[in-house]
Amino acid sequence: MPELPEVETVRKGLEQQILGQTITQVEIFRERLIAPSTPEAFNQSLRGKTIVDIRRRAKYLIFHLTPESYLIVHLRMTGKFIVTPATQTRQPHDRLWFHLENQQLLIFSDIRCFGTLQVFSKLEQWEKHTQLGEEPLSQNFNSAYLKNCCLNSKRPIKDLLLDQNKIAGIGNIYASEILFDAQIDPRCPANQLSAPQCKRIVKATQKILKEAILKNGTSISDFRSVENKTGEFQAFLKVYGKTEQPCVRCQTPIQKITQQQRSSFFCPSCQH
DNA sequence: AGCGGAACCTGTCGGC
DNA sequence: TGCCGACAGGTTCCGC
Repeated sequence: MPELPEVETVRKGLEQQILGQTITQVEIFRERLIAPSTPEAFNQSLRGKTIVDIRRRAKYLIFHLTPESYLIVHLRMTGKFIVTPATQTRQPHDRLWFHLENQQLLIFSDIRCFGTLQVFSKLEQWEKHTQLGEEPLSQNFNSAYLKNCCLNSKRPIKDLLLDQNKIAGIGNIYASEILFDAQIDPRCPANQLSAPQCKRIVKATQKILKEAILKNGTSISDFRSVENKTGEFQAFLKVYGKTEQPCVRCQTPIQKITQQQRSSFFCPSCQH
């Protein structure tokens, strides 16, 4: 489900609703999501802690707590956060309930149970064992950096854009949209890209992700913000899911192919 | 290095 | 109507 713009949308929603709140108790209905921790240890590490900051790194949410610790959450495909009054009855996909001091409930709901939640006492502990590439909206992600990533790689550029160790935060929808905007064939081997092409990809990445954040993300099926609203960026998608629809640039039907076991959409005529 | 395949889960949709 | 396979915004591991 969520790529960088969706996670950022969730982050902003959480920031508005639960910043400054203290966790009084955690109920865990699906232990796998907190593995390798246990319900006892997880609860112990969060009870009595106050949420002082909520950040995003790539597709991860980082809850900064005091006394010092960090709750790191990845929503994977279908994870979502919901804030409700504590009187809420349990819903089928609720996997964790964080009881808050102000009688509200922070619910982690996840249909497919791929999401992960972990607590670290030091942020460096997490950073050390998670090798993440550059943030695509940071200054470090520029054409020189991308060109360097591409230099010795024959992988299709679409794969490389999805490689979180190189560029952290782009997912399957935005990879297709970015390459369409940059007019690059998703199958193009990375090491065949010219400097101007790399530059176009960087520009397109910044443009598409920023625009998607402004529109609160994309809701193809079930993405919802913390406020339970859908994103609006799906109205602006130009190729993702548009098989056989005419290209907005040249009218050629959009084509769907499979790369790395995932769907890619592109215009076979104006992406080279 | 890079590919294909499978696994982790659950739900939905289209075809027969 | 009902069953069955394909597919879904992500990541990781395994074998070749």
